[in-house]
Amino acid sequence: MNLIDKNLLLDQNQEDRAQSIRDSLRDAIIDRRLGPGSKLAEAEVGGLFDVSRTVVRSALQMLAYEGLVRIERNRGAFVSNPTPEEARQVFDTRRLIEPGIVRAATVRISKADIDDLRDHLTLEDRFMNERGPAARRAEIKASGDFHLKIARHSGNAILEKFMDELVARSSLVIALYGRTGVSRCGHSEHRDLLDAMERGDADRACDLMLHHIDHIEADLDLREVAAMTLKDALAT
Amino acid sequence: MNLIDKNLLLDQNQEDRAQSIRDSLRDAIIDRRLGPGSKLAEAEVGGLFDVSRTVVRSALQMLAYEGLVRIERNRGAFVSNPTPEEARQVFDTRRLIEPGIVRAATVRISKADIDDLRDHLTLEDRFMNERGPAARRAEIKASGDFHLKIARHSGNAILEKFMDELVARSSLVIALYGRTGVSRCGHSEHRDLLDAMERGDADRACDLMLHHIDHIEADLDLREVAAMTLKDALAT
DNA sequence: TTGTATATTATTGTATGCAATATCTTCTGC
DNA sequence: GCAGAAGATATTGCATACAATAATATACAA
Repeated sequence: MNLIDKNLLLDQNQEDRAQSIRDSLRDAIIDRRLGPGSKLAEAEVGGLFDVSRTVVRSALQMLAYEGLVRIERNRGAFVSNPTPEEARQVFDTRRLIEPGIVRAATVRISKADIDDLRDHLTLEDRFMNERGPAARRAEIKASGDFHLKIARHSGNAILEKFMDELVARSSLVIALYGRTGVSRCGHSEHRDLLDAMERGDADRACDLMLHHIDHIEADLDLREVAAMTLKDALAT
Repeated sequence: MNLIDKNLLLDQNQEDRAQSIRDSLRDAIIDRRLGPGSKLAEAEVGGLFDVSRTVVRSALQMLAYEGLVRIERNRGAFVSNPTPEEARQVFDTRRLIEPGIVRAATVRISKADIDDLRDHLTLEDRFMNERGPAARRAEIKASGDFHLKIARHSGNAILEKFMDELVARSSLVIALYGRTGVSRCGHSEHRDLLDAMERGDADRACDLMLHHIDHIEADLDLREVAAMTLKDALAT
């Protein structure tokens, strides 16, 4: 378990260490370096980050609140293992929320922000063309970040927080049920979406977003419940 | 500060005390027994509930995560004091989410559940006809619970959690910016909404929900920013 | 060998102690 | 009388100690 970013910890000198541990763990989870079911023992994590269990506990509780970690009393914290049903709920919720976010962002976004998003797209392209698992992880991360950046332009901090949670849960779900890792059409869809936003065509942008979410979900295999629970049992 | 529900604490024997403290505090906040800006000192709360600061801290962190409490480093936890802008974001988000919830609930809800909601409406009526601040508090609480019950029938646990947070934040906002306390037309609107759901008329139910949210927000006075920050400064 | 009971170990839940920070009080100089 | 500084007090942040619970290993009997 080599998931520490000591720089990051020393950087923000003394400013809420629990939060930075939460961020590191979160990255590790959505990057799949920590797979679903992994145990997160307080002492072990504390040792890695060189803090007491108190602060680790705080970080784990945050992750539990956003659904990335499941805490069982007297047993400890584990990376969540969402069921297919929970997976569907994640995407149902995204279908409900993201069109509204895109609509708000389309109205408010500036030219400079559009350019920033275009830069992000080229980054996604780069990862897409690279080989290897590290590139795959980076690709998934960047894909999620695209959605988060749009949410950040919605001008609504609550929606932004909700999207943080939904994107993180999505990554977990994709890690579990993804077929190809990440949908190949995803990036062109991002580009089309951004084009529509730049034109100020909110209706079109909403439509594209809905289809995009459909495509992500369609790339999952949410059937075999039984096989999954078995795998779960063995994975512990 | 007499907000303890010892029964409730003893009831659930040993099963996560932090959570039950969070619930008690949350009720106290949305009931306005703890007004915006109130300080929640760890030692004081711990004394009231007869637990150590450790577990109080955990409860406060949960409340901070759902936005009911603001934690300032080395200063402590305070009941949130949402700005008018944040208030608008709460209702914008509800307008985005609740129609989807109502639509899902309309499809899934059973006759028995409809009856349960009707019982809830008579409860709301009773509080509405009573006098005094206690009845007012109960009225606001019951009004929020109506929305939560509908969310519980959406079949989507994530949306349910989001609504928990949004309803709690709404109560806080109404406490701060409400004119008449609770909108007088609210209850007939609840009834109309439920009627539409019973008929299976999802479109109509969504429409009613949107207007209902508009009415709640219209009953607020979200203008005077300056006056509010002054009051805030004095309230400390 | 397998199943059960018991003892051992490991891990979490909670309380408490100490250091760091903020807040309040008092005092001094103007 | 008031502003500002210095000290006293209170409160939080974090680490640690101990108790409670679960997990594991061992021993024994069928």
